[in-house]
Amino acid sequence: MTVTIYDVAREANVSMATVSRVVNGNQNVKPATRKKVLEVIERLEYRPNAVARGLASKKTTTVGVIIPDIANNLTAELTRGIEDIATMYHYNIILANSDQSEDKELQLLDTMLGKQVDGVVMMSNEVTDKIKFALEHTSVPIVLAGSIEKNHNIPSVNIDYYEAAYEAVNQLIANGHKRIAFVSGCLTYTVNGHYKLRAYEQALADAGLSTDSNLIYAEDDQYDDGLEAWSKLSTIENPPTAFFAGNDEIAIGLIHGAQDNGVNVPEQIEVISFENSKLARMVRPQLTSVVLPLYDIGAVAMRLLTKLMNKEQVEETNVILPHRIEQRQSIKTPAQP
Amino acid sequence: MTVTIYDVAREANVSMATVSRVVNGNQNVKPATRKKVLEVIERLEYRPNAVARGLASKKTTTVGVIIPDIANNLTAELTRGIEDIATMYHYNIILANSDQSEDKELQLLDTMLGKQVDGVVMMSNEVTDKIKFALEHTSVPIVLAGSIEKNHNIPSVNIDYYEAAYEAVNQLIANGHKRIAFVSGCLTYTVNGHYKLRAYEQALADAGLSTDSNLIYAEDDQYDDGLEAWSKLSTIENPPTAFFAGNDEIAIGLIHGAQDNGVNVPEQIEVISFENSKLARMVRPQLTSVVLPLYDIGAVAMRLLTKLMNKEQVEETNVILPHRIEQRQSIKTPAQP
DNA sequence: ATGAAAGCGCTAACAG
DNA sequence: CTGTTAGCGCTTTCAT
Repeated sequence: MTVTIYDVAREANVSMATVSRVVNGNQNVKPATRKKVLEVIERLEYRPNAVARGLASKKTTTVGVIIPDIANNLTAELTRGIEDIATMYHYNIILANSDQSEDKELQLLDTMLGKQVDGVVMMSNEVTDKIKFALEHTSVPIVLAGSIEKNHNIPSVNIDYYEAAYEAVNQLIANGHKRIAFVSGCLTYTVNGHYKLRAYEQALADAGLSTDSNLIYAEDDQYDDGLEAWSKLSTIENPPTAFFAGNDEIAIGLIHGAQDNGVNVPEQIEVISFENSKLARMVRPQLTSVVLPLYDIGAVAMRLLTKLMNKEQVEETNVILPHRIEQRQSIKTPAQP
Repeated sequence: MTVTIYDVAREANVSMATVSRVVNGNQNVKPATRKKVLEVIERLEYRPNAVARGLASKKTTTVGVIIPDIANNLTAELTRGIEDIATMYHYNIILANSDQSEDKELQLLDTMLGKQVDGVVMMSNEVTDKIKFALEHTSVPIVLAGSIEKNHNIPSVNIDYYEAAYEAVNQLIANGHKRIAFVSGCLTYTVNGHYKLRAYEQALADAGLSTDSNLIYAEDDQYDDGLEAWSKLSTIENPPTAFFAGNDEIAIGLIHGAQDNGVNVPEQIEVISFENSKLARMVRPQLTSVVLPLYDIGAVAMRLLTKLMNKEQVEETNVILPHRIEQRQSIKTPAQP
């Protein structure tokens, strides 16, 4: 009942090899033959079976995408970047959420490899040794998007989180703050939380400021955590006057926490964020934020993957995209020199 | 080099059929044999080739998911619901963005069917006749999630958009408003925009209010459009005192538009939204909004699809989930009776 | 330029 | 409970 390559071969009086050739755009077919075959294909509404093709050719033109949570702003943007480029190169993506669980990541990787994906792009906030080992022993290329494996043994696309965070904190320092809080999600579950924390500490140190563990809040990365962080941190002795937020939701939570208590931003406290999603403009004051180019990271990661799958030579497999800080109103305009 | 079922059969001194049986959990295998096979599988690190299995069994345990745009809040939530249930039933999903283009939808459907998906769930704000025709002539089941095909010939999961919108507008009317604006994305590109508009018009009519086309703004569905709608609508003669927003972003744009001009919400104008995403709580005042249970819609749609793929009997293929309105602060507390 | 034939790795009767 | 045997629908040499 389903029409196969054999059916069109018979109808067109050619061999299946020839049909295969025209379907795959092989040039070694006489135009007249091609035309005839094409007509039969049209008439019979023949649609090649990609599974059979995959078995025979050992290529599926599908790649696996493992991300923590598609319902999260960050990953949704990233995924869009991945998918757009995948489409451009005629790949489809199998998407799966890991919820940042090592077990799930491992298991997803396994089922995707079982499905013979031609490659995978993965986002993981914590590339454990186990994961790393698994990634290094696959038969198909893998690229990490927005995720770092310390030894740089796995292809990846990122920005310089450390440097970006350092600059962000510095801007707060430049505005005269001495008590700067760091609010982020749980470090191991947050996009490169460790880098941000290290940069934060170093920036303070370089400015001769001491790190106060009371100013570090790392629970979860939702809006409510920003709200919560505000209420915790604003009531301590010698409270912070500025906040470095790990992402936009937290930053907005912080701002609302302040405003709900009659504290003005940026007049009384200042907040800088690290994400610059569409949310950044959807608050008053709008967020000054490090821009994390998620879409681009996804797109570049996928592009890199196509090269790897294609066995092309790539000069640098650990790509660092440029970053910048979008200046808006949640911190005061930097003093002019 | 890649180890196949044949390799483990040889190593375990059994036939490939037996290996296949233990891999697939068939009970007709003597425990001792099973154990032996399992050991070899472990030792050889055998991983079944899902493509070969798919070709032989004509089942791929993957379903296609066609949505307008994964980077959009609404669809990301929906997709998470789909994916969770898919995982629960051991399906993987191939995800693709249509950007609400009929051509892309058609083409995606085609490539997914080519990849032999066992079913597809699709979200499309405008199920055109062409799409409808295509959906009705596939060999595998399809279910629409958060999308309606007028004749109800295609399985679907939704809420009663019309009724929900009617209630929302009515709440505005009950608060004494005579000039109520409707702000939504372009109707054909917005989730069930038509239903909202019709309900809006009917609610007004039922309250003896006339529809004023100047109060209807339907351009796009982003934050900026809310801002834009505010500046347009607030300057007309006899401006609206209340707004029915098609989604949360628009609602927030409207509120910010008002606040940026010194107009208080809900004291001076009231806004009701239709989505209730996490954004709804991330504004001041927080949004009163119809709750659109995207996650549930996705989950129920996928569950329905599993039944259909499984050829189970389902009593109702056009599922309507209950809806409600989450009362927050963007409109005044309804007068008590 | 075209065809014949051998798989790709697995499932699914059918025997036994 | 286990093995044999056909395919599933297509790509890919290798001939011609």
